[in-house]
Amino acid sequence: MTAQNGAGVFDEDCPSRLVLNHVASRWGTLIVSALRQGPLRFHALRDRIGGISEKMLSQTLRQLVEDGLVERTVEPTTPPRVSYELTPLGGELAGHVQALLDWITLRADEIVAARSRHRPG
Amino acid sequence: MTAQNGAGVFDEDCPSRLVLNHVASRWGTLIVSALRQGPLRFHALRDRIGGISEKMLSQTLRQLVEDGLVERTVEPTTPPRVSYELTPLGGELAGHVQALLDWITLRADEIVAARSRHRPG
DNA sequence: CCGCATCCATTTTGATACTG
DNA sequence: CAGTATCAAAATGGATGCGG
Repeated sequence: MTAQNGAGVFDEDCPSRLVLNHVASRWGTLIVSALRQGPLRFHALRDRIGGISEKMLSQTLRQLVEDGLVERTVEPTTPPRVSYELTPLGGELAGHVQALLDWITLRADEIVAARSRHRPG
Repeated sequence: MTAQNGAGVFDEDCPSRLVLNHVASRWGTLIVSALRQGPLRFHALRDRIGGISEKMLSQTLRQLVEDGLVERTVEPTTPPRVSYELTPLGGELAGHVQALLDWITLRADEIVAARSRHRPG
């Protein structure tokens, strides 16, 4: 059964809603997807995700870490190397996120064509 | 192949990024999911999606309509009935979105437990 | 009443500089 | 390098107004 009742994410106060807001946020999906192939360091992530600010990267990562979807690792070198990696739970999530992103990538042209039909010009 | 190069959604200027920002927005996933079972009128949608404002519902719906993912139908009665429905393209998308939402609903408790481990208290 | 558009207060996001 | 502090810009929500 596919969560079609009033509960779950449709309920403003349900905890799942919090998770949704972290994951299906402007940057959440991109970060999760970027980490699919393995750990990445802070600046590597920033460079991979076009347009993200350091502030939002930092903030979104912190949320994902709190949610147990991403793990933060610090190697005590100088300068310290901090890398981020999906947890097993995050890995599950990443599969679904990637499917969504792949579909969007696949259909982007078609959708853009639809846009030009709905917008004047 | 699963879109792992620098192109697509990771490129700030790629059209797919626009679509992602509409779909993976705070309300986009919920609207798409809510419409999965059939057409809904404006207020029905608002009531279904806890916490959404009429303004954001209206705005997000307009984006999804522009993207060709949702169709807007006006019955010329008094008062007019305006209903929203997924297009075939939107239906494809909804499948992926629903998978994501279902996973989040399923794992919400586990994730909340993880949060309490990462946050003081 | 229904489906929005508009105005304004609050929240979120972004650019840039700065620190350990 | 890996962030945080700060301030400006943009997104958001609530209230309200309005034509049908």
